Parts: sequence; C-alpha cells; structure tokens
Amino acid sequence: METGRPYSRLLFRLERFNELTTEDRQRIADLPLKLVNYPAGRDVLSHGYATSQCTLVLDGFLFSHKPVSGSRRQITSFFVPGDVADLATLYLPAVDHSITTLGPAVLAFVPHTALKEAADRSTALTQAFWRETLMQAAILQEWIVNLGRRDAFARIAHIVCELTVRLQASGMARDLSFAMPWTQTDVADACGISNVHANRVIQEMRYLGLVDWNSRRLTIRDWNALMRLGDFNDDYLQYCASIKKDYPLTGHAAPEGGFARLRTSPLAYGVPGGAKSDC
Amino acid sequence: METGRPYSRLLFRLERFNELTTEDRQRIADLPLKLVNYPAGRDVLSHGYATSQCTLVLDGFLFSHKPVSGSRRQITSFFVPGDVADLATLYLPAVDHSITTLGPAVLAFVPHTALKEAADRSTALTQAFWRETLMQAAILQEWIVNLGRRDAFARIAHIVCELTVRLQASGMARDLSFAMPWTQTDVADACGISNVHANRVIQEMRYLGLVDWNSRRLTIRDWNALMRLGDFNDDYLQYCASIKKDYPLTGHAAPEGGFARLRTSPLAYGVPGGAKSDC
DNA sequence: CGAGGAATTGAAAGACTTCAATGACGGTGG
DNA sequence: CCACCGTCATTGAAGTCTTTCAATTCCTCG
Repeated sequence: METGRPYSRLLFRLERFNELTTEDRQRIADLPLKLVNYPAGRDVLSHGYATSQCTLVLDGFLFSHKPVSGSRRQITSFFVPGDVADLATLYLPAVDHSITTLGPAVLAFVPHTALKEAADRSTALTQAFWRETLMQAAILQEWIVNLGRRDAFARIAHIVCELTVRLQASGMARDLSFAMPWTQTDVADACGISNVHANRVIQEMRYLGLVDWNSRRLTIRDWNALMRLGDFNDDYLQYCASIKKDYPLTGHAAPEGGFARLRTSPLAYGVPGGAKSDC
Repeated sequence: METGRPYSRLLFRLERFNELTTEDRQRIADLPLKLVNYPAGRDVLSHGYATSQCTLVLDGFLFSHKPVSGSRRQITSFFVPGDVADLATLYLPAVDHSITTLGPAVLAFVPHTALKEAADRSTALTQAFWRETLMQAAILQEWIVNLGRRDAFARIAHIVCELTVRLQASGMARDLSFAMPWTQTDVADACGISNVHANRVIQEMRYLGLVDWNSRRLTIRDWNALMRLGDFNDDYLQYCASIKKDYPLTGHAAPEGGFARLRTSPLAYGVPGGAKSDC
C-alpha cells in the first residue's frame, strides 16, 4: 500500500479545517520522521511509561487499551492511517494506557522536541494539532454512548460504520471493503462484550447479508442497513469526513422510522450452523 | 458557597502543571467574564448549535450527554467547579452533544474571542488550555473502560470515586461528603444501566455501609472498600489530583489481591430494607 | 503434518431490563 | 394549613441479553 511521502498524510490531516500557509507546510515537511515497520501485536507505547516522540500511522492499525482487573482489557480507540495515535503525550507527562499494533503497521515517529518547536512557532499549527485531539475526544465520547446505550449487535455495527467512514476519509475503503486484521476477541474487547457473544453477533450479521466478514477482510454489503442497525450518524465525525457538508448548525435528525432490529427474525442465535447465505 | 474571584479558580486549574508567568496570569485576570446563575436542568449548550463562548463552572455541576434513539440518552461527563465544560467549542465549529446543569449552578461565560486572543499571545496559555482538553479526554477514556468492562456495582462505585477525587482536587469534599444533585436516573444514564437497577445497586451500597446516599447528598463511609469494589485507581486523574505524587513513570500496580465483590454476601437484592450496617 | 491461535457451538447460569404499581417527598395554590 | 400534583425512589415478577465454561472445529504457519 502506498503511503505517499509520510508528511503528506499528516498535512492532509491537519488541513481538514483550515489550509496552512506555505511556511507552515514547510515546517511539517521539515519534521524529522523516523519510519519504522512494526509487527502485529507490538506495543508502541506502554501504559505508565514516558515517551519522547509521537506516532503517525502510515499503514495498518493501532489501538489503545487499558488493562482491567482480572486479566481483561478494554480497547478505547482504533487508529487508522493518518492518525497521530499518541498526540496527548506531547503535553501530558505520562499516559495511562497502552497503544499496540493490530496487524503489521508502518509508522513514523516524530520527536516531541521537533513537534513542540513547530507548534511554538505557528499558532495555526498549534490549533491544528489541538483540533486533532479534540476530534479524537469526540470519537471517545461517541464510544461511550456506544457502550452505554446500545446492545451488542448495534455496538459492533456502529464500530464498523465508524471505521469505514474514517478509512474513507483517509482515502481508503472506497469500495466499502478493507483489510482489518482484528480478531473477534479484539472486537469484543472494543465493544465491551465477550468474544463468544461477538462471534454470535458477527454470524448474525453475515446471515442478514450485512457484511462479509472473512478472516481479516471486511466487506460491507448493505451500508444503509448497517448504519440503521448501528444507530450510526456520522455527525460526530463530520470533521473527519472532510468535504461532505458545511456544518449545518441545527440538531441531529432523530433517527427516522425508529430503530427496529430484526432480532426476531427466523434466525435467532440457536440456529443450526452454516446456511452461510450467498448474499 | 464561596467561589472566590472567578478567575482564581481558572488560574488554579491552569497552573496544575506549570506555573504561569505574571504576564500570563494577568491575561487570565483580564478576561471578560460574565457571571450567571443557572437553574437546574437548563442547557448551557445544545447539541448541534454553535456557541461563541466558553463556560467555566464556579459552583454546582454540569453534565454533557448525547441523545440515543428511543428517547434515551447517555451521559458522557460530569463537570465540577473549576472545569471549563465546553473548551472544545473554542476550535471546533459545532459539538454534537448537549451540556446541561445538574442542579442550580453558578457559571462564568468567557467569549471565544478573548480566549483566543489570550492563547494566541502566550504559548504557555495555549498549552495549559490544550492540556485541559487532554485531561478531559483521559477521563472519557476511563469512562469507556468503566462502561465496557465493569458490572453495574463497580460502575457506580467508580464514578463516585472519580467525582470525589475531582472535587477534592478543587478543594471540596474534604470530608468525603458533598452535595450531589443528581437523581438515580442521572446515575443510571451515566453508567449505562436502567434506573431501576441503579436503585438496587445503590441500596446495596447503603446496606454494605459504603455510602450514605440520601437525596442529594453523598457521604462516603468506607473509601477504601469503595475504591476496591469500583476498581478505582486515580492514576488517570493524577493530573487532577495535584500534589499527590510526582508522576512515577512505572506501570499501574495490578489490583492486588484480586477484585472480589461481596455480591454473594447474605444480602443479594431481594433483601428487606434497612439494617444499615455500622461499618 | 503437527501446533497453536482463532472461530464456532451448546447448555446452563447470571446480570440486567422492562413493566407496572406503590410509596415518599417537596412545592403550589386555594 | 392542607389537598393536590409531579417527580423521584422503591418494589416484585417475568423476560431477555449476555456471560461462562467447556468442547470441538477450522485455519494458518513453520
């Protein structure tokens, strides 16, 4: 996968709101980047440890997670190409979560010193970085809603929708299909459910013809249904979805037509195996 | 309740990490503040609407929440005196959540223009504000863990612990007792459970002698047990807890001695009321 | 081809929700 | 001062979603 000149991804991301001046672009282009290939499942940042650099995702996925008593963990974010996964470390001495590669990933490390220097010299750059953290916070907030007020099916559907939109905003997944190296246990840890239940929900999604979810590749078959069932509204990502609309400052539309699940369909969980539909 | 000169609260908050210069302090002191008394249950910010000012909490509580399909909502944060509840609006054109007063509150509004001007002129101020948003994000992240991987009892215990520590960091609740004008339905909406279940859990907490939870005032009877049962570790608030320790950059200690609940105690839910133990 | 991780399955138990009704409390108007 | 009202807290019972445990099968890789 082509990652372009590494800083072009960063520039693209930072300019979602306001264009930068030529000077500021140059400051970004001049940042010292260290390109690194990381294998799957390796920590980029371990909770409690300090770091002196930020991590730009060029290819692959990262996720941040926190340990919970009892050998469990909760995944709190995914990072896709173009994201700076640990921007918070720039101004917080230590973070309390870990950041790990999902599959193999191509990363670029940027020293804090260089980033701070660039930010100190440009108000616009500071704001652009700040805004990045604000948008990540908006995603965290929606994640809370997801865990707090949706059932397992909707949670998974919602996260799939979110990732799809974010990938599209990064120029990927244009055909609603993308490689996704997570295991069902990863999905479960992100959605706050057990891996067994995640498995059953995913099977139902397949059966309903919503997605093809083969090992490590995800193809969305019915985007509209997935959005509806996942109670997904990309307003909270509008800043991410780039040029879609120019920020209508009215409220959300209430999900029209209710929010019915087909759970009472002829195929509740106990259904005999297989019958993998050919949708 | 004394709120001091309004800007002193803000200064106190911004200087948790680095002291500001005399000049920067003056910039804060010169900010035009509009003091307002708000009644309970009034929106300070409605989702989807733009605003041109930030809200500093001087007394009382605010909470942010997002609507969910089906006339439900999820509370995603509480704000205590000293917090700037809508700092994100400074650089995001529109937020997708609402912010509402929990009980009556004393607020101070600061125009975006004045804040931006102050920030533009001082790198240190910009960083201080930015750091505020980063710390709020750390709280969101722990909230995700709370909803994703803890049962109802632990969720409520955890949120109570968090609020206690944050209030203490603002110089309140020194005796582990504070007025808290939330209803049990508010607690339920914050914890992602039903109000009925919240009620039963709170009763169990009372029964176990963990808290006095009378209408609108909360007194913690057994802080250590509450922390343990809520799986609470205030590392993620270390930035908030001010002068407690100087950032040990090692990992969390894994919750020692497991995480056993007393749920199988002689007093499961069906227990007849009262018998407030004397723990 | 064997090993090990990942996915899948079934059955039983548990946590939590929903519905519906009742009790408690505070504030308001007469 | 008291009846009335709405909000909040409480209770019980039934039902649902989700977890847990324990196999079993599938897949991928060396």
